[in-house]
Amino acid sequence: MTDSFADRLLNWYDNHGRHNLPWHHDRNAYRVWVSEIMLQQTQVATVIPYFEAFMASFPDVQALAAAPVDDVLSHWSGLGYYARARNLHKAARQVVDEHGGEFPQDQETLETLTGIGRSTAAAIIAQAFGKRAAILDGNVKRVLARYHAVPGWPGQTPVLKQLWQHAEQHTPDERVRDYTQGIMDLGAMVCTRSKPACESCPVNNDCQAYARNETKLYPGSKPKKEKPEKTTWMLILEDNEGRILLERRPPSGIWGGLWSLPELDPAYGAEELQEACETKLGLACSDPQLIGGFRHTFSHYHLHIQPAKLPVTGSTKVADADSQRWVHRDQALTLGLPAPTRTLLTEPEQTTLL
DNA sequence: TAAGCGTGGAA
DNA sequence: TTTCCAAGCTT
Repeated sequence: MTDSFADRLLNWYDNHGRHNLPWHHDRNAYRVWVSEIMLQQTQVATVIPYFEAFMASFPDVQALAAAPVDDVLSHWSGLGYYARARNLHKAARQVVDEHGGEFPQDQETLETLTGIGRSTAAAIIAQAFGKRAAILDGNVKRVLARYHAVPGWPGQTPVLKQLWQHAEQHTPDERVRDYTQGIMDLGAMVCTRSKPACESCPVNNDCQAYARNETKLYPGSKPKKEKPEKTTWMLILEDNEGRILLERRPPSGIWGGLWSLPELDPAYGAEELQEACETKLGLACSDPQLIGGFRHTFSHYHLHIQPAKLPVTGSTKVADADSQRWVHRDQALTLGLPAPTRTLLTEPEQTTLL
């Protein structure tokens, strides 16, 4: 017996789905893979320009594997979750070195590639190879949680397990590529987070949440937690040639592996900043000029960023190295920079940020 | 098992 | 202005 859910979904997809996204053209495993990684926790509209630029620079897995990781990170600048870029680069080398430049076509081997988990592996199998595999992204979770009235927050393991079971159950043997795209499109275009268009849904007839008029209850919401407040100094250290010091951040943690303005512990206080630059960075600076500040919110905490501009008076004891560079502003912007650093380097400084 | 990891759109 | 959360994965 065929699953009518899949049949109705496919029919809807043919008439209303998205058929012209950039990664739908010249479809191959590499392009599908890159798009899937970029789309993790990131909306389609945000990804499109990044995908186009990335493909222009790294047209195939060999080009990506051969590129310096800094080039990959600079293409990721502003996209967020930068571990995705480092993992992408590492996985490209895995494909070239361990798989002869060809993507594995089975779920288990795909998941050995860094950054590819269960859902991404399934998406590649379905979209690139047209073979049966069940995906479970945010869209599918929402559709299935409503359709089956699955209670609870999908972040909880038992809830997630149930959703995977439903996902497996509905995935058809034929037209998996279209089904996979279709159920994501349904979640993105009809079964939306707020105000779903249930009247135009192809499966509203037996949607449990719709029947109970309780779409709002599904999927269950994440338990909210208080976000801690943190504070940091971000230093604009400018030498007499108008160059700015950038530091490479540690490979793990926030903005891992990216270049950013140097940070100092807020415990130093504004009046101690000058001395801290001397002791911590070996730089002779004049009085710090505080240029406002702003709050940057992350998933798990709020960060108060206090920018301070300090003209460097003496010679720069910091040597050019892999971890520290003096660069002009426009040069800096070609490096991989996190959003706040980009903001501080592109906003006119008379602009009050706070 | 749960926390950590970014950014921007939407409400 | 604040909160939620989007084509999740790693540790």
